[in-house]
Amino acid sequence: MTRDEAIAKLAGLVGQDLRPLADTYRVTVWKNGKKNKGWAGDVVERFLGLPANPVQGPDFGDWELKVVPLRKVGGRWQPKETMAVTMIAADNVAATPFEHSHLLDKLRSLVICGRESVSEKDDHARFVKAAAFDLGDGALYRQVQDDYESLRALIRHGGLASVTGRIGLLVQARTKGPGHGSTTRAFYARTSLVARLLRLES
DNA sequence: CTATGATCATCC
DNA sequence: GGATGATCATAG
Repeated sequence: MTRDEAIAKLAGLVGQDLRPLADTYRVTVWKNGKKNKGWAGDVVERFLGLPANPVQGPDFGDWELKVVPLRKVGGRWQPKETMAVTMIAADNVAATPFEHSHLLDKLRSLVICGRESVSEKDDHARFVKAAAFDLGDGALYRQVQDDYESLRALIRHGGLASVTGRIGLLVQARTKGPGHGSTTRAFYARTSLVARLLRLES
């Protein structure tokens, strides 16, 4: 499926509640009182016909699908959270300039979707919008590159453990994983970047 | 166990 | 109230 085809298909999802779709696609939302935090993303993937897979790389060959929670603030939508982009493998990042990084792979061409977030319970979650995004080669590209190279320099000198979530204007590195003392980290897009990806301004 | 999908919970 | 660090379900 091409990116345009996906966007066209997702347009038919706008305004619909994702929650009942979770049941039709048999996506777990709650289990033993715990939430499956990625349920909305899983539902949209199934909707597009993508089976679940944990491969590090673009989901559809040359573009990446993301779903982010949105909140309505003063009549306009805003990202509720930062967005996880991809895992950091310290050795790989240390040896890889931005031009060849997984981070650029994921950001250069993506389909980003917004869904409403009413409460932690997620009784319902309307699909708000889908947008295509290309990083291009302008100021935004350079700022993301700056952030990446800052993190990369830090990893090279102090190791992955020296990285904290404070680094980076648009992209940061934070812990991610199964939890319970995990030390793995991932790149996250800060909310300001998410807003630009989704074109929430204007 | 670690990757995917992400959001939760706590601290400042 | 936002940022930082921790965590959940599932698949391979």
